[in-house]
Amino acid sequence: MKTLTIGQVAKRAGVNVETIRFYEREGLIGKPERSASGYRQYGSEVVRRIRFVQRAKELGFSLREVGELLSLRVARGQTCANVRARTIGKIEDIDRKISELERMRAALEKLSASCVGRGPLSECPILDALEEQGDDDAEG
Amino acid sequence: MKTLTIGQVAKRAGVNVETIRFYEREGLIGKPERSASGYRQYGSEVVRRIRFVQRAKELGFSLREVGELLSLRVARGQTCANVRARTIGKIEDIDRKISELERMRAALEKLSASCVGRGPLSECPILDALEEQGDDDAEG
DNA sequence: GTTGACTCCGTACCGTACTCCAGGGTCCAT
DNA sequence: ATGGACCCTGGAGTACGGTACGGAGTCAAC
Repeated sequence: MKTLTIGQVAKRAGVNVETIRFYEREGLIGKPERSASGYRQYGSEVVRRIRFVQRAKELGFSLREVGELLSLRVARGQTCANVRARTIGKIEDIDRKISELERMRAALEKLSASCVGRGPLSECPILDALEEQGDDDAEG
Repeated sequence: MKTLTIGQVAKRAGVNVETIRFYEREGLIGKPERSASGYRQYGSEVVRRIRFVQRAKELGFSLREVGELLSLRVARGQTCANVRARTIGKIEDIDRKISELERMRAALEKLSASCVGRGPLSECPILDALEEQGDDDAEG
């Protein structure tokens, strides 16, 4: 099967060549086979993997967390139950993120609706909607 | 009305005092009134504002973007239409994030369901679900 | 067989977002 | 009036996630 050079992978994944080497050092992608002359030889899955890393990053996961997500996969000496438990934990993290984004979205929606597109500002009253995320403070 | 010291704000918002000063320098929170001796005097709104910054960060917004979100508020010399347009842009950003999180969630859900909690791994087949996020590559 | 685009490695540097420190002043309870 | 917990400023240091660079080897085409 045909392999890709690091430059081809970089182009397809939309990242810098250096980023790929960096991810390799960080263990986010595996060490690829090497050609006789030492060139890295990638299969095309790595492109998806790198894109996944990029997307997850934009969703507020650190590279460490991305690594954890990616490790919810084959791993010798890991029980399925274990993987399942960790997976469920991650689902909960994701649900939290989703619901915060939905609150933010609702606040912006309200802002945009109330402020129907004309007149100078300061009459747009929903400005604090963004901060109205309904948590109360812990008294010190 | 009663004001808060920087330390009290930090405690309530769950951040470091230095972080508050940093956010002030970066323009994410306004410069507060000062006491005769130069102490910062905060109203309690700033606590929510700081918490908002923290939440938004965890959702993958940079401080710059958080600043943009927070500036979808009163601003002299800004039309409502302008604010509205920017708000709609932000809503689209949020929608993208939500749908990516939902895809991720679905993949994990599938993983956790297929792998019903027993046996060693490698029989869990959904491992690549995480990477199956259905985009195709741009040929170079 | 030379050119130019690519690859290798290691190390140094960068921007972001804090975090800590020194050296000093303030507040207030005792 | 003194101690300890707070506050001030300015600047240095840290962790993370890359990015750039130098010096060398490789590959394909001409």
